[in-house]
Amino acid sequence: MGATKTDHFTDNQNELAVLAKALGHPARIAIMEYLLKVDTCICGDIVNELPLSQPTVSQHLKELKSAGLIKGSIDGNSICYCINEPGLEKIKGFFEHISAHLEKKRNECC
Amino acid sequence: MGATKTDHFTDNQNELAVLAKALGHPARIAIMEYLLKVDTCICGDIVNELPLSQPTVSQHLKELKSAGLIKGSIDGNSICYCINEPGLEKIKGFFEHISAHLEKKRNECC
DNA sequence: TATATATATTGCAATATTACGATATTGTTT
DNA sequence: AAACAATATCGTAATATTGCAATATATATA
Repeated sequence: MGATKTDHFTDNQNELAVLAKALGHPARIAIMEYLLKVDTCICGDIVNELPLSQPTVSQHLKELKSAGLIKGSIDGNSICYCINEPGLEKIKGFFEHISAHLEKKRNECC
Repeated sequence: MGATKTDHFTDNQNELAVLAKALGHPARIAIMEYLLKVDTCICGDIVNELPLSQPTVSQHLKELKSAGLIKGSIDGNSICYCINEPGLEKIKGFFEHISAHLEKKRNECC
């Protein structure tokens, strides 16, 4: 036990869970907000923006990347990170889907 | 180590992370989808919909509830669960915020 | 009141996550 | 080539999560 039983759920459910989980840490929310705040893709610099060590930040970036929420491309000595739109749109779509449904059946229960 | 350093992040970042983390498991995505699929709040029945034991489902429901994504009210012998709109709107807002920003600066980088 | 039904809590084992020091890697600059 | 800079990986300790059997709690019904 201790391992998530991904086999028992649909691919879509697992994908959404992976995306949500990737954002389930304040440092990773902070990274997304920072990538949004700066006007262009940001090269370097991310470590200095967070109250965590360089290896820890590197690990968080790796998780965001493997979840498909950001992308990074090598630029000489440093790496440029950007928000990856498809990943973001997918999870945003999930919430909009729920929200639209709730709209329709408002006041029908509770 | 091993504990998230919540102190170093803003309240907003921590709140968003809590919401996202609550959805970071396929069983909890499945619960949300099921609550949405049925036409009214659902009383009982959730355990039978999931490939997990009753204690495990109860625990997942508790996590969704404490994160503010669902609410439950006692109805005699069973409990009626519903999606909690404020929690949902908060995290949905985060994604819409990002999406709106990306729209503006499309093609400016990457 | 006794029994059944629905949900929650406890306790515990297996696994995952978080964090960071030390070190490796890769590209840049002198 | 040597020294420097930025980022990644390894190893490991502390903590959290997942899952379930066993048990508890609370309401319903016979």
